[in-house]
Amino acid sequence: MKLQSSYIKHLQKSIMQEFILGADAMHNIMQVVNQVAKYDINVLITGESGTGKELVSKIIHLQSPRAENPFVPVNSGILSGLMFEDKLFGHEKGAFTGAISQEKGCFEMADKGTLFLDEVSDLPLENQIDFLRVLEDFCFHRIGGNEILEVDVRIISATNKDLKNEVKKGLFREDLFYRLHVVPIYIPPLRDRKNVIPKMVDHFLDQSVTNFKKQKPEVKPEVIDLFCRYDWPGNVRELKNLLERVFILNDNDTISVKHLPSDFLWHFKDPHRIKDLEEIRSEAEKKAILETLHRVAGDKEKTAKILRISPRTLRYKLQKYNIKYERSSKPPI
Amino acid sequence: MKLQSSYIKHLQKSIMQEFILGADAMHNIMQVVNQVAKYDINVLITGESGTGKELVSKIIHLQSPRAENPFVPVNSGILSGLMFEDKLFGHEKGAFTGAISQEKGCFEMADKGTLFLDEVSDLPLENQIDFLRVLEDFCFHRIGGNEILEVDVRIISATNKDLKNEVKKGLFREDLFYRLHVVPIYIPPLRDRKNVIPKMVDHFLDQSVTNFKKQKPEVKPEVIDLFCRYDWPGNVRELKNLLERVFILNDNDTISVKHLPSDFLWHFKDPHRIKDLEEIRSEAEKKAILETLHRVAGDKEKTAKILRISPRTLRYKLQKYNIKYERSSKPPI
DNA sequence: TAAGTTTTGGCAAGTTTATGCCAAAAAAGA
DNA sequence: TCTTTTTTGGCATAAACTTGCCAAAACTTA
Repeated sequence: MKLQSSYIKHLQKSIMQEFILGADAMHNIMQVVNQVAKYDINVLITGESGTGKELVSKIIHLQSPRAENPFVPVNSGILSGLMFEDKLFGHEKGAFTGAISQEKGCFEMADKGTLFLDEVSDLPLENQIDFLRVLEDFCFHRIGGNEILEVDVRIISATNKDLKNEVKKGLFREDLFYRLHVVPIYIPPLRDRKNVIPKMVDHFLDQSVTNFKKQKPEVKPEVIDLFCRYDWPGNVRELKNLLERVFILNDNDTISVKHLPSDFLWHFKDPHRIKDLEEIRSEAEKKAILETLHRVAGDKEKTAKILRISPRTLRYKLQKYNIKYERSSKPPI
Repeated sequence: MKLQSSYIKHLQKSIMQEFILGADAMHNIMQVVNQVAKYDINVLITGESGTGKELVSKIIHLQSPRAENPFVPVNSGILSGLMFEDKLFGHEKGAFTGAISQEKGCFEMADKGTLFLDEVSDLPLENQIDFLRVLEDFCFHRIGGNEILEVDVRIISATNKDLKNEVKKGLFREDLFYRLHVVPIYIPPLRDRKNVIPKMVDHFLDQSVTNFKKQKPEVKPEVIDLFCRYDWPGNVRELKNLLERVFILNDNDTISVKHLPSDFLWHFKDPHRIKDLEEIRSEAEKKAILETLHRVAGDKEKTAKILRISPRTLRYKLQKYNIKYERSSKPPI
């Protein structure tokens, strides 16, 4: 269960290399990380999907005294009820149908190490209580067991939501929030750190060269321009996936704009065409009307209600925009 | 090389089932397809990425007298120069370094069948000439060969661009265009056929149930609502991928909005909030005004000119939307 | 088929928008 | 600082929009 020192060093180097790409924007994050790693305090990482939350938690773990002990990730977003309990605490043989032998939960597996709880905001309230109880003294028993187990675990949790807001909305327990939110780390989305995109492109292409045994293509500046204009809802992960995709599918020694997938290029639809205000307004209205009509299977009364216009106005606009729509899911002509 | 009749029937049924989902909007496409299948004429399919162009070409093939013979797809978008030639015509042993044995090209493989040329608009001009020459009499020889080969092949080509426009821009040969564009079929993007989204969701979930051996979840209406509001740049393929992803990652017996990936939800900044028409219009106008002001560094005269409204109107709207903007690239307050 | 219900489109009137005009205020230039 | 130029906002008016009303048309039900 103890990891070799040289392997840990190698892991640290590899992970740091990827993360260090955002050095400028991430500089103070790295400082917090370095400080926080030394002490056994809980960390809450906030950031959009794909920003590298698990990566940060691994860095913290690998730089802590617990580095040689287990790092155990749990995605709480896909577990609920008994499944969550089972995952965390394990069970004894015969505890429930299917429990054919004793099984350790994550707490036990992470003993002396780090437990990484991803998507913690999605934890149902009942399970939050289970979790909170353990956080108080780190004592628990397996499902169907009597033996009290005590573990020594550092908790790093992560969320893509504003947890404070979830507390305000009553979706997350405030007491649990304060247990987890000892040190907060916020990872900004890629759209707020576009300066690192060239470096990341380079890095991920280098990775692809190693993984797929192909020559590294040169990336045209116009491609980087496009990348800098895009909002990257999927963050670093999306950039990485796109580059892999392009890398694999493209046999040229150059990546230019035309090599990018059309569903990516679609986001930059006809950038050179300027629309006047009337057109922009009409299109927005037309689109809103059509989408609402689709949603309510052509019911004009409902459409008008949703859009908060009178039925007579709707009829007027349907005529204005020459929208013909029949009831019962028929398409507009 | 000849396919069994029962296998073809099975293939037809399976493919038609998926395609028939858009029956209402696709009805006249199906009529064209049925007619065109009988005759050996070339077809040009136009549609965005992910709309099912290859699917349509397969349907045509499977409904044609060539059904039992090969259907050979080529993605011309990723080939150029000699590679394209080699792919199409094959080569003789020793034709070039690496040609260690004779190899048939796609024309030969598709003999008596159908050659499907995807992304034909991306074919470099030199390769267009090669291709055009063969289309004239379907005679060619392999690279490094003397033997004249004659094949009987039906050509179905596909593009996600307006090919006529590419001709106009000089990027595509007009003579080749007319060879390919005997019967045009246009497949509309999913955003123009949103009425079929509920049916498609159902269909793809059924598929996932079969593929992954999991129980079929119920989809909440709000999810369908969201799907109907999204523009689907990746078309049907994107919807399919998203549903698979949700299906695999989600263990609940229900798919609600919170189970959708955050990079998808990102497109709906406030998904539960329905906007009325006035709000939609205002936002569209405001956005357009601000973006134009940004572009011309705050010059109101230019902004008005670009948006084709009077300067007085612009002033009126700036006040209406409470936009304060100073000249010289300062941001709006 | 007849009766009841819902939808449609013409009409009118009140409200909102677009925009010319121009004097006053602000900005730019000498 | 003075003069010239540009911008701003009040005002008025024509055009466009919104929407209630209601009779006719279309649809649904028994």
